[in-house]
Amino acid sequence: MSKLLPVRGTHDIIGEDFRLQNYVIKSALTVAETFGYEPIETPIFESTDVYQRTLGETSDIVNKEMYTFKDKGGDSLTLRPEGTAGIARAVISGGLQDNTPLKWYYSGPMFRHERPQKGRLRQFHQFGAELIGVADPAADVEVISMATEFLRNLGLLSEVKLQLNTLGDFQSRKTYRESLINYFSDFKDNLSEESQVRLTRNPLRILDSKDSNDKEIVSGAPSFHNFLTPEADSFFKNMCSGLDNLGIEYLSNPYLVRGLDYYCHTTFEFISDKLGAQGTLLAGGRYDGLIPMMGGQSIPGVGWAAGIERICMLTQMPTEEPRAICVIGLGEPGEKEAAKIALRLRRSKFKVDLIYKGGLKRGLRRANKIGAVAAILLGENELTNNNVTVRNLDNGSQTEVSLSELDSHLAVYESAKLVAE
RNA sequence: GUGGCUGUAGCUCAGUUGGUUAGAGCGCCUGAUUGUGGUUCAGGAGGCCGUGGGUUCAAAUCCCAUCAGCCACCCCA
Repeated sequence: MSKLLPVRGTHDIIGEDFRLQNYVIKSALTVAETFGYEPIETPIFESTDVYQRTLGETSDIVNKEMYTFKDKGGDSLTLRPEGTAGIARAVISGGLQDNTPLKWYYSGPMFRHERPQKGRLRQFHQFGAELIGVADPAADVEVISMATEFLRNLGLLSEVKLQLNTLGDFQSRKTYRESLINYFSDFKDNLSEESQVRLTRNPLRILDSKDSNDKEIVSGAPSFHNFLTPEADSFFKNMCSGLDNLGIEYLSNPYLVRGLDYYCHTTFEFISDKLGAQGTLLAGGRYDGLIPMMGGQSIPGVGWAAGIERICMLTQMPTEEPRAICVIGLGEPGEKEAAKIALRLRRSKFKVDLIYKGGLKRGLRRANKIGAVAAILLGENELTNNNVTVRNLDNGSQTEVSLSELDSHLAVYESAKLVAE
């Protein structure tokens, strides 16, 4: 029982788990590159107000989930809880507002002080894409198309459903909000405790309540559809027909509400039912108000973020790791020679595990344990003859070959080579 | 922040209505093999029973607190 544990909600990612995570991230950025997007990395912490002002005073992220601290200069800083706000800040900081459209992708850790559960950590990883400066629904379509290709390449498209909604423009949302408050106020005493709080804070939230009684009340609530301005309505219709044009399947869910204040018009989530309560793998939407809210010019944007850990839970690695060749030297002269041979094989892209000390038995045991294909043995006998012994660990056969013939002899172990990138 | 379940060896877990030296499997180490792994056999190490308090002649077992893990609510990727 070790007393030294990782901080709550964080964990170490080791070996195969880490490879899988790298694989998922790599396939995401490959897709993003094929869409012509550029990589960007913003700092892991920002001034607190970057998040405070933009994510919404009523959002849980701002209210209770931010890792905020004062640095030695007394400035209030916050570990980033999401990626979009930092990127909007970068647009303004870099004076990039005249360079639109900006097409960016990013990946890295995010931090939220939440109670951990399945699919939810305090430090987790996201990959995201943003398309900034295009007001046309074609931008929404492109970004959703990229997300679809990403999930398709991982073999997850059949595992998820794309849900879609519109939050309309500012005007639509304002009138709808008022009518919701009106409607729900009549049922106030029947609503769940949580929804009563939502009624004053964020009435749209009541729409996706999980409470069964709430759901019944919600079913009679006014539909957002009737409150959309003609502009917002046609924006949504255009976007849907853009998705149809690309053969992207989706489900319209009028109760899909995003948590962050900066969203407008399109919102979407790719949801799996195999991950317990936290089934959203990837989610995003349009945030036309964000950059002006931060004091920049009025530039629209649309994007999404994917939860790497959640996606990893559903993803299989398509290829197996190459099996190593173990190089075992006996005695000091043998070890020196072994180090040289290991380097030589590594330069030929073999995956090589060099064994230190401990004799032949221990060396072979280690070779077996790591699942090596072969072992190369170097003792006194081999050294005096300028040879090495190559032992096949699957069938136990071994032959002594001269150093000059080693490469051709190892040709049968091609599978131990790492594939060039 | 709220609730439910769970904390016993490195790992997965047994442990009877409270009763003497707390067990198994896997893993680890040593030997059978002084230069041959994976199989087999023989032996060995490893536990403040999450932590602190309480009840009792006696606590891994009952009670309280606390910490941690998991799952759910909330919320979100």
